[in-house]
Amino acid sequence: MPDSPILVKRLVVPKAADVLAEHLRERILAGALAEGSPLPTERELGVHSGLSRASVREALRILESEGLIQTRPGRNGGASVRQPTADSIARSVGLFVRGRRIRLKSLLETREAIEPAVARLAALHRTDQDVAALKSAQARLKAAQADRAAYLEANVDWHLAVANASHNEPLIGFMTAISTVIQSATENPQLDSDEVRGQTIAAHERIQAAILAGDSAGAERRMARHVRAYGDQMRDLASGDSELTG
Amino acid sequence: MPDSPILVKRLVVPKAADVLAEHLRERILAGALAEGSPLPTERELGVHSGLSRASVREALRILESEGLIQTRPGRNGGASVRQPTADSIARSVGLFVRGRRIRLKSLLETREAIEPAVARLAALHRTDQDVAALKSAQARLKAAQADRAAYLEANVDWHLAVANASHNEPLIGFMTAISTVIQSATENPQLDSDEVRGQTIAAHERIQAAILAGDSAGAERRMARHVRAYGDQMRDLASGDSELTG
DNA sequence: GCCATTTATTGGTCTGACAATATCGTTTGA
DNA sequence: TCAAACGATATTGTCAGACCAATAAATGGC
Repeated sequence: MPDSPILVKRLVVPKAADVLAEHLRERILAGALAEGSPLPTERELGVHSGLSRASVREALRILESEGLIQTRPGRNGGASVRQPTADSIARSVGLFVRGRRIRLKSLLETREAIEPAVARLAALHRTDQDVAALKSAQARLKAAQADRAAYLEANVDWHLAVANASHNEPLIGFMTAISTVIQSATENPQLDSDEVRGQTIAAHERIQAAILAGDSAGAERRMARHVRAYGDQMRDLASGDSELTG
Repeated sequence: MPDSPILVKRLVVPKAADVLAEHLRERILAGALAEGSPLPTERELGVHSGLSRASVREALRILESEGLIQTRPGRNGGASVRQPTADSIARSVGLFVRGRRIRLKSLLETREAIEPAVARLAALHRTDQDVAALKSAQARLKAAQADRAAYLEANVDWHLAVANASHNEPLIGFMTAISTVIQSATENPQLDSDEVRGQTIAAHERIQAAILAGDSAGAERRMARHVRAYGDQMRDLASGDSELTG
């Protein structure tokens, strides 16, 4: 048989687990499987797909790490469908930030780029529920001035309440991601003196008032000022160079 | 033995694969394993960890789907370390968008919220290389007006070139994510008539000039106008309701 | 020295088994 | 009658071992 110079291009051989994962992923994302509905058992999947249980399990691990399924052991256990949440984005951004050694400086810049627009949308789209969540977080912030951990948590909650009030799901995901990471970076106790806390609470009040009033321009401007001021203080103290430790 | 009312809380039993994945993940993210460096073979990992090869493989599948390793078959194959990229974020955002049925309307809103700030940072931080990439994409955009696929690709490339010029990695990740998704949603041929294409090219020219000149305020303003105008056109045509099909 | 062939190493897959866990059904006792 | 205890059962979790497939390294002939 005379051999032609090139018969086929470099061909990829997909792994069995990847093929099955891809198949199930499409079915889940297409909505063919409703949230919470159970997948067949591992053995059934194996029989139907013609793969071994080991390969089926590898496929399920992939989908699980993508946040598309959840598995429970025991009778009536098995994999059930989950739709991805903002937390899935936050997790992947978290890996990105740690793996690439993103500087705190960059994250503050990211927040300064995004959050004013988020506040603007929050002023336009907030509901009564959103307002209640904002007020609750702000109240906890005020109450927790003594307790460092509770303070930081309430602070993140307030910022996420603003994000939620925007009713823009991708933005909620992005803000969840960077707020969580920035907060975990704020381990330096210098970074929240009583003075800073007072300023933060006052700034929140002003922003919140604008959101309540539906004043989108005001909310955007005040949020821009708030996150810029906060960033400036961190940049002064952390000398801009600090890296987020693993 | 007298039984106290509660001895232990509901305790979670971590899976072997999760524990191993967690361990390796920490080592990778902490930088103990440099990019490209090989992990031990599956069999070695099994011996050292005391787990079976099946469990080791499940752990590796998890890390692989997180973008932290890559595996190759054959002699001298095996898993090697990868640091996550913007694409990892894009993938997880893609799942989020499809799974949660995010409307095109929301994605346009997200872009309108983020990209002006990205353009502002690009004007502040662009390098000569960034400028060259911008010009190249814009040239391809002009040249490809006849070829629909090439046009859309060049368009995304230009927007990503702007994002890259910001030199803010999280923003690059976010923009990669939403640009890709929005482009794939732009299947409706109505959405890029010759007129729209002309307007797009002209807008890019203006934005690019501002970025070149280091005019951050101008770049931000012009980008805001561009993405808003583009969004308005899509909203008109798509009647705001369209969902990104799986 | 170069090229074809063989060999070794490594991931990819399968099979079958047993352990751990959670639910269901039944029995038993008050 | 009801509820608590207990055993049966379904399902994931884990393991051990084998063989296949792909790839790179070692070998040998010219």
